[in-house]
Amino acid sequence: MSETERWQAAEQLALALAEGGLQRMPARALAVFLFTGDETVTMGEIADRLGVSAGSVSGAVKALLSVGLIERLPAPGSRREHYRLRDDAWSTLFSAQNTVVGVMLKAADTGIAATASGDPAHERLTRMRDFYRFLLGELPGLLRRWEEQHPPR
Amino acid sequence: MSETERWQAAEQLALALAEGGLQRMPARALAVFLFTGDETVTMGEIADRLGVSAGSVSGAVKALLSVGLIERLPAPGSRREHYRLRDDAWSTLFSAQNTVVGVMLKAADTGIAATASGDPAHERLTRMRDFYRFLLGELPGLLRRWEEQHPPR
DNA sequence: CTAAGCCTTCAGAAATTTCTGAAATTTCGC
DNA sequence: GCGAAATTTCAGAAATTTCTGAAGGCTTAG
Repeated sequence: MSETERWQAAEQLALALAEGGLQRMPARALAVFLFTGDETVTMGEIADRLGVSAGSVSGAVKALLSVGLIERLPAPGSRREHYRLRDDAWSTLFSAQNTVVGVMLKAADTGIAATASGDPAHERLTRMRDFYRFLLGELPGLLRRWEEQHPPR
Repeated sequence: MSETERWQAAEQLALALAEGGLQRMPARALAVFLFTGDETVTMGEIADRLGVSAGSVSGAVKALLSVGLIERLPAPGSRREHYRLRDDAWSTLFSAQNTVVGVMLKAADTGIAATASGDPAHERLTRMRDFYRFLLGELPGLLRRWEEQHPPR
């Protein structure tokens, strides 16, 4: 279990995160937050680890903050800002990815309004709407069950 | 409810689909499959509707076929191939988007194997694995409930 | 108050993705 | 079989996304 192996696994995870919709640099940064042996991380450490510019890290951290995957810690008297992965990061990420569900539902409604009943398109769009309506109804319960089974520490 | 409105709604939906991970051209093509007033569509009709090259349509249709969102119909004596949206397109699309869940789970396991217990990273990765394990367990039941409520015609 | 270090911003470079156009291939009616 | 029409393929063009590097602003220690 070498350090090399550890960071290979980290980069591999970054690729999976990128598949899942995150942009490349935020994904790689998130992997650092996961795999670091420290409790918190600074921007400088991320830049060193990934071998990328400070500007890239700034943008990536900003993106991760905005979706609630990481949090800035009350500064412990240091000049550098410290960040860490949030406990609820995974359910947050899952929810963010399902924001699309709401958009799809709305798009379906618009389409239904723009077609006459009897038009094949009207039926297709109705079926689509029903599916996303169903999903939107199920997802909150899903996340609630998760939190019940695994309460934050 | 003009034709213009209808196809504006279609392009709007294509954007939502692109947000959801589909590539631009397959997304636009899928919107045509949804919004067309006919039961089936040919590649030529898609190309005309979208004003794009036959090559682009060929690639897009191939992509939609490979993920199971549309199907080729037994040729009704025409020279052109006819395609249509599949009944189970939406649950298929949802499943495809959740393929990532399995990849994430595997990545987490790799990371756990590459870190020692006691290492903060080990704990984070374990929590991550638990979440995706939970999701992977819940998704099949979710789709089963959908199919029970809305059996294919 | 000053200086040093950290972070942000943004214009431009680089890399990647996406689309087209035309040639090659396949298919189907005749 | 033959020929016309449709489809596939793929190299290169175009567009988009992503990263860097440097300048400027902000914060904190002294």
